[in-house]
Amino acid sequence: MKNKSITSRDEDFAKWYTDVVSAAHLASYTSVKGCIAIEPNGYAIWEKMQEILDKKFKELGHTNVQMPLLIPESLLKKESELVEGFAPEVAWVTMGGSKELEERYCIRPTSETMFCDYYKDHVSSYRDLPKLYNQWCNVLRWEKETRPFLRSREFLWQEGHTIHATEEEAIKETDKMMEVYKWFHHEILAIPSITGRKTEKEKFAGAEYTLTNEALMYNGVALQAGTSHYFGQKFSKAYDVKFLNKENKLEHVYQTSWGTTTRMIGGLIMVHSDDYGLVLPPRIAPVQVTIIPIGSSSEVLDLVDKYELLLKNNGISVTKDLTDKSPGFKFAEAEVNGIPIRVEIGERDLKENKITFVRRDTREKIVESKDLDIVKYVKELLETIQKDMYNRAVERRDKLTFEAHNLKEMENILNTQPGFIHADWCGDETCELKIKEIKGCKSRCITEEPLIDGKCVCCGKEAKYHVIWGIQY
RNA sequence: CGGGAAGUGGCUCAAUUUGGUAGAGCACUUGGUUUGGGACCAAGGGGUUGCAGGUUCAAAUCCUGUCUUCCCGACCA
Repeated sequence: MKNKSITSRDEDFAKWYTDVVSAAHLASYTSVKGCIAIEPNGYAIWEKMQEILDKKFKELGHTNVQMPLLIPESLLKKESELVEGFAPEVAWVTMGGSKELEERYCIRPTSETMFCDYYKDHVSSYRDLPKLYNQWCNVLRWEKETRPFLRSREFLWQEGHTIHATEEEAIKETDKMMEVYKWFHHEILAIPSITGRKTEKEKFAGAEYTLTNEALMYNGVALQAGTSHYFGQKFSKAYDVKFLNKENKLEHVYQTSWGTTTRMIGGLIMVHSDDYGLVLPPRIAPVQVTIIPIGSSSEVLDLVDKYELLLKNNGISVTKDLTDKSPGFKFAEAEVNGIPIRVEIGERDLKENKITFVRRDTREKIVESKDLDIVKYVKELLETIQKDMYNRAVERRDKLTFEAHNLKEMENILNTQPGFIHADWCGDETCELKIKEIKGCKSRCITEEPLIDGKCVCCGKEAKYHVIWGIQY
C-alpha cells in the first residue's frame, strides 16, 4: 500500500513532487509567494550538503566570508551584461524607515558586484593573490512561477568568488570547481549529472563562459545542478580590481564564480523518490538508520538500546522510534522520511534469534541473525544502497537519452518522452531559438564528445558543436 | 504577464446554488487497553470561514479589490 497522502508519481508528477515535499516535512508554504519555510527534515539535508561541500572547499584552500545583502544600484550598474541579465528579477529597497532613499538598493540576486567592490580595496600586488572566498547565504530573485526548492524567490546557496593573477590559474579554478560539483553529484547525491559548457545564449550574464552540471529527473526534465563561471577580466575591468604583477605592471585580476543551491534537495526528490515518499542516498541522509521496536518487552527494548549505541559509536547516524504508535505507522513514517535502513526488532523474530532489516530504496526485507556484526553489516548495506541508487539513476538517465539528426526527429522525441537529446549544432542562435519553439527545449550544454554526423540538427549546415538538449525546470 | 480553478480548525472536505451567525473525518490533548504494514475505547481542546472594503436587520454565502496556491501558456544567466 502506497502512502495515502502522496499522489502517484506516474499519474501526476508535479503533484507527486509537492506531496513528497510536504509529506516528508521538508518544507511548507508561507504567506510570502515563492518563499518557503524549510522545515527540520529539509534543513537537515541542506546542513549535510553544507558540511560535505564546505569541507571540500576548505581542503582546496577556500575560506568563508559574508558580504552585504544590499547592493547599491550604482554599483550593480557598472557591469552592463549582469544588469541586463538580472534586471527582470531583482527586488529593490527604496525606503529607509519612513524616508525615501536617495539611491535604491537591490537585494542580492548574486554577489559578484559586492565581491568586486571588496576586492578592489584589498588587493594591490600579485602577492595578495589568489583570493579564494566562498559565501553561504540566501539570495532573492523575483521569479514569476515558483515551486518549492526548484524555483523559489528566496533560496539558500553557496557562491564561491575567486580572483587570480593569471588567466591559466583562473581557468584551472573554474574547471576544478566543476569537478567538485561533479564529484558531489555522483558520489554523494547519487545523481549522474552530465558536464559541459553553456552556449553563448545560456551562459551567465557577464561571464566569458559557463560550465554546468546538468541532471535528468525521473520524468525526463533536466535540472541545472551546479555552475562554474569564468569571467576573465570582464568584471575586474568594470569594477577596477587591479594588482601589480611580477613585472611591476598594473593588471586586472582574473575571476571565477561557482555555486550550487537548495534546489538540489528538489533534485534528490525527483531523481530517487517514489510513491512511498522520500528516498535518500545514505551519504546525504541526515538519519541513516532507524530502529523500530515491536512490542515493549525489556528483551526488545534492551536490544534496541544496545544496537543504537553500537551504531552511534561507529559513526552511523541512527534514531529509534519509541513512541506508542503502531508498528505499521512507524514503518510508513520511516519510509516517507527516506531513512535508508530500518531495523525492526520484535519478539516474534527474537524467539528465533532473528532481527529484520528493511532497505528503503527497494523496500526489501532481510531477516538476519540477531548476533551478526551489526556495525559491519549496516555499513556494507549503506554502501550497497548508495551504489545501487546511483546505478539505477544511471540506467534511467541512459534510457531517457536520445539522439536526433534533424528537427523532425527532435520534435518526435520531445512529443513522446522528454530527456537528454544529443544533436549537432551549427552554433547559430537562430537555430537555438527555433529549437526552443518545440516545447521550450533548450541547449543544456556543449559536450566534448565528437560530432554525431557533422550536420546541424536544425538547419542541416555544417555543425560546430555536439550539444545536449532538453526541457528544463 | 495572459487564460482557468481554488482558499472554511494543522490536513481533507461539508454548509454557498436559495444570506439566518459553522460541521464531519483525520491529526492533537488526557486516561486506559494495545503493538510484525498507517490500532481501539472514553473524555477533551481548537475556526468570528485568506485579507480589506461594500450591500443587508443579518454575510462563509452576494459585490469590488487584494494576497496566496494549483493547472495551461509566455518568460526565466
